[in-house]
Amino acid sequence: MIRRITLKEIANELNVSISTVSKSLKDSHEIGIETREKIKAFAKAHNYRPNNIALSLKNRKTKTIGVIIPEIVHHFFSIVINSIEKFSTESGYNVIIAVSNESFEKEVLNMETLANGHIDGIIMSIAKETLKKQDFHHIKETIDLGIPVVLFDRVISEIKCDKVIVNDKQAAKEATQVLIDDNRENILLLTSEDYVSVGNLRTEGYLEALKDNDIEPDSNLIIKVKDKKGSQLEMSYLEDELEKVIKSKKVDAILGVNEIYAGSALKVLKKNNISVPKEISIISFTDGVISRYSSPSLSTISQHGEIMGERSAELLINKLTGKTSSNEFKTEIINCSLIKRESS
Amino acid sequence: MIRRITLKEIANELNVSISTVSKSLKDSHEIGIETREKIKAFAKAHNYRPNNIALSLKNRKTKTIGVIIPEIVHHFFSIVINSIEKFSTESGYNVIIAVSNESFEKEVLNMETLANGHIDGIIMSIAKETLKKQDFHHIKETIDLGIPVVLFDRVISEIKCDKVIVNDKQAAKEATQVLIDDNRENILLLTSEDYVSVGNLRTEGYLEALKDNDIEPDSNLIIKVKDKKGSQLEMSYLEDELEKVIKSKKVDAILGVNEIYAGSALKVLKKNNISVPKEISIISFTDGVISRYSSPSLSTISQHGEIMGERSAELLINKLTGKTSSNEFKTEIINCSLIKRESS
DNA sequence: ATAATTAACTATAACGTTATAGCTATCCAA
DNA sequence: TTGGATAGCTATAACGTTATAGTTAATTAT
Repeated sequence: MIRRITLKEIANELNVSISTVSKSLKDSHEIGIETREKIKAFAKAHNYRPNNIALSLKNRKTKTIGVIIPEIVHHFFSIVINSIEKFSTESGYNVIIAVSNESFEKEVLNMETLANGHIDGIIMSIAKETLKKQDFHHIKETIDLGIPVVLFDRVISEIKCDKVIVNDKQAAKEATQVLIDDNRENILLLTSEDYVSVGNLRTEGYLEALKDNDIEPDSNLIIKVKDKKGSQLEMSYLEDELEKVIKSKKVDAILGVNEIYAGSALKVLKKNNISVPKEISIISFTDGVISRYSSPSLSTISQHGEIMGERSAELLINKLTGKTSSNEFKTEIINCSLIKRESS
Repeated sequence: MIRRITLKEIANELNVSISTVSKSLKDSHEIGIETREKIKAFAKAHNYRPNNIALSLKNRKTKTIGVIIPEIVHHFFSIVINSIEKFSTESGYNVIIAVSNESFEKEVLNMETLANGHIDGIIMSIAKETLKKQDFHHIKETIDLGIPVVLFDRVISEIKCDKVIVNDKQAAKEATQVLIDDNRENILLLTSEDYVSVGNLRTEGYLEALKDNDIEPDSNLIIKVKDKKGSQLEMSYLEDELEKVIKSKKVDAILGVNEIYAGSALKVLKKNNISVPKEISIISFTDGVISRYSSPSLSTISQHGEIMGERSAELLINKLTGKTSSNEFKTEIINCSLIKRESS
């Protein structure tokens, strides 16, 4: 085991001062060319690497970005992280991951740890429980400490910071319109509970499209999936409710706010021998792996996770490097796009 | 914006020395109870938090674990990360993520960055390109620096460190036997190229099962999927090859080394109106979201990513905390289990 | 010849901690 | 009444850097 060599050790070995070594390695003209070269050669031979922690302490920046997400085993979030990681690395930043697991408490804890620690800024998407509680003190405190925060996807207007969102409402409206244009007027909506900001926006878009086409919304055709911890229960709730509805009501299309919901719906329809898209056509949000490999494959609304991640990282890094002022905030809106597959 | 208060500032405010403040906050009996309480109250009121970077510098440990994985948008790896994150957080460690994207160069770069920086140890799964090149100098150098490394899933015997693997060969053998017991003897294997350690082991298991049952292996029934960067090409290669084989040869079962391969196979079979599992039954590795939501759902071999992540984190943290000696290495083997669904 | 300039280095402080050793009253024992 | 113990505090060094402000000795200008 070879411990990493320090400036001090090099200085001692070569009988010069630490300053001389430091300056030589920075190729400072204050140091004579001969000494400089000798020191550089020695450092190279001993594979000298500056100690980044010492640098972090000195410079008061860590070149690390913290990311807090509700879940990691999730197509959309993993795409976003991947993209954040990619962009950040290119700009010389590391990425540290924290998972809130949709829990308020864990999110607060994560923020605390990150904010005391090794990060310069935070990119996050808010946990469902936090949205429900409407308690955002931890985020505000972090911002007050001068740590820039960028919110993506699940955001709240109450917090002043950079944000990256998707035109959820518009996309849901357009998708609904596509279904209506296909002469389907009994459109069932599979959505999440009201406090989830994006689910809510998508519901609004759905309702607006109906209204524009003078279709009376039917509350029986809106299933708000209760989320229990442990998705098994969540899905069986969805399946039971859906089965009830399709047995009692005419349904000729389904709009799902995510692909898990749509995938589960597909199972229910198959079990009941309803053909997709002939009898019921489906469009869902989240362009993930389920949509591509299910059969029929699902038409989905892509939220362009890569772009979201990239923009979030860009906004944050611009703040960190002082490219943008620390008290002006932008909200970037990414346009969704509908990817047509077999289910519609 | 409120900057975080430091010991020095508290000391100045209360007209005591920095040492007194430090000791008071640690509740040292060297300091009189009155002073101590006063200081603690002041610190609390000003929301004092120790600067972790200063601590890292002092203690020469960062309480952070680096994880290098080939991909993040990948069910298995995201499960493992999730589990590493969970276990590490519980033990007071942060997790920093780096993605090699299956590239050797990026993996080396990632290692360099992590090893110079803010981490105490590394958990990694080796990139395909690295396996192909057989160049592991970066891993060895990191270990030589006294940074403990734990390898999981894709490992190599050449490196001396803790490892966590799955009994790939045995699992593939057993799955093959299940198919044979179902009177299917023309089993097609969808595997990766030889240099991928796990693919190779699974192929071996498949061949061994055939041998045990006196079935002559047929090289036409083994498709080694060429991986191109950009999985689109990779999949179309698989689909073309598979289509050729099923048209020219009798095939009554398929064993896939991962669920993407199996999912793609399912598409090909559907396109050719071959019923699953009646005409061809399928078993695949990787118990992910495709397997559950495809139809028919896929029987899969679960590699228990959560357990892998947990064990990896545990092994690493034991090294970091000195619970296990730094020159004795363990290889933990996780048993796969076959999850039977509709495809077999 | 002497002051001013410059080249080539070094010392010091600082980033925020903590551990070790050191200091100064006060108190008790002999 | 003096020396040792103790309580309660402080000074210092160290972790590994870098920036600022010195310090020499040699060189140049006048």
